[in-house]
Amino acid sequence: YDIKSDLYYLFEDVNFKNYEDLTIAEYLIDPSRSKYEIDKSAKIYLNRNLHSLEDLVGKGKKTLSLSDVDKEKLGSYISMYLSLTEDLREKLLSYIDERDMKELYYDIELPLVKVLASMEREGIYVNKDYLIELGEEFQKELDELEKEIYSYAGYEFNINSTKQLGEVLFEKLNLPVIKKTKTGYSTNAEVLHKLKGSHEIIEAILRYRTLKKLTTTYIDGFITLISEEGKIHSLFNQNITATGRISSQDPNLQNIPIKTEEGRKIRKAFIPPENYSFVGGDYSQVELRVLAHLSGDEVMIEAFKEDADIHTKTASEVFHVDFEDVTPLQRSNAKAVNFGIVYGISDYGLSQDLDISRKEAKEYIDNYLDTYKEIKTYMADIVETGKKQGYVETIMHRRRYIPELESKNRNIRGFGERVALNTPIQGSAADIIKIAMVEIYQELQEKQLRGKLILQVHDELIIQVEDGDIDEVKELLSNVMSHAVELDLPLKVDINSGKTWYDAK
DNA sequence: TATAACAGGACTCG
DNA sequence: GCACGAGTCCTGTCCGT
Repeated sequence: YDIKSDLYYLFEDVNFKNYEDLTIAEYLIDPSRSKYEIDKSAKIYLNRNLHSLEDLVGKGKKTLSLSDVDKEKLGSYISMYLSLTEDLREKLLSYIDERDMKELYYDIELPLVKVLASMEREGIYVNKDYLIELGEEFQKELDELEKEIYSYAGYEFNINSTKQLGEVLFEKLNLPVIKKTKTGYSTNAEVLHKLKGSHEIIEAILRYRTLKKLTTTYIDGFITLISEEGKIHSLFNQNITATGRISSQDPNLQNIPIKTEEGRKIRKAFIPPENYSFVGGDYSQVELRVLAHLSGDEVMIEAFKEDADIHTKTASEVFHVDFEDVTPLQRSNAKAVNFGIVYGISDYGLSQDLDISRKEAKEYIDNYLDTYKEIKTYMADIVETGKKQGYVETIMHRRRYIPELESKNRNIRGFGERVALNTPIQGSAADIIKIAMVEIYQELQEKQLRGKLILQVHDELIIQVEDGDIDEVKELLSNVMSHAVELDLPLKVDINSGKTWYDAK
């Protein structure tokens, strides 16, 4: 149970070859559970009751140390625990076999435990002085914005409170209410952008929010997590997401800013040790490629084989114009539809994203599905499959149950339908990069290269490598990632390197 | 009355 | 009424000590 936390401390001293982790097995059997604890699992899979450890040691202030627990009681607890674990193992492995998940479990997920433990243990160096300096820059502007906002409002209030901000905007300043939340006025970025022209306070608030987020989450938040060695050791969770992706926490290194130049500067704080560099590889359009493969859509497969810009290509097909004549607006609309398709598109969702009418959105979608006819068929088929089986699968037989498909509530059912479409796409992409991670880890060891995998960001891997081995690692990473699996179309990988995470773009 | 736990809303990423 | 998948920060409220 949760062997990664043990490997984390031990694997330098012990050569772990055979290990098992039932939390992983349980995750594969049902990835939608919120946590995997042995007493719960005993009930679910064996219909047996194991008293939780809490019953033995109590909780809160009165928690006993194990050495103070009655020896007789402790002994019987441990023996029950062990026999139950063995029975549970047998049961879970039979499910894994029945569901054709042996390869996924033994060749991907279990080896990956060690890879993630190694990433967590290695951590990543952070340039604290740089972060502090950047923080001071942001704070200076925040102080000015704060004063500016108070002067527009006419009084001081807590800008971070949506409740108070709502009162200022919609009661004091009488700005038009665009949208409401369950509890009051909506003041999110989408709403604020629509209010931009109506009062100077709006731009100040948008700017304040951006800088506040950068400061609290990515500067102050990180500084407190830096170890004595000057590193940050994030946790990589392997049994959280419903689709098979990994997640990262404390801190989350999978959502470091990149979309604005200002935020992107945070990435300059992440650095390798001396004489080392970062080598990064990222999959280009991996989810759309997976969709092309799963649906077998020849038009889309052909587009990827030509290696044309997929959004421009889509725009030219959907709007019936020559590739060269696609306008930036057409491309950006086509891009939104491509994204939407992967999420399990709805005319409402697309209309919100593009800020167009529902009717227009529907026309875009209809044109799209006329172009990519097999995608249309695939969308209908996968929902049907989900309904019939109760679950959908990825290319490596990762499974997600979708009880929402049976709901009498239209909204819930609609959600289930989008999940049925999105999960095989997002989940198969997760399968692919996990295979690449396991292979990279093994190859770096076998070839005795001075490189270590340190980050994964869903479609991107970052390796920390001694400068002398950069070229070899680039070559290796590119090959391993592009050939992790063989689809009906090529996987494209972009490789970069640099002396900070910012530069390894 | 002070504090902890949790939900909601806002923001970040792929 | 909402796009799919996550995590963190802040506020405001609820609840037990």
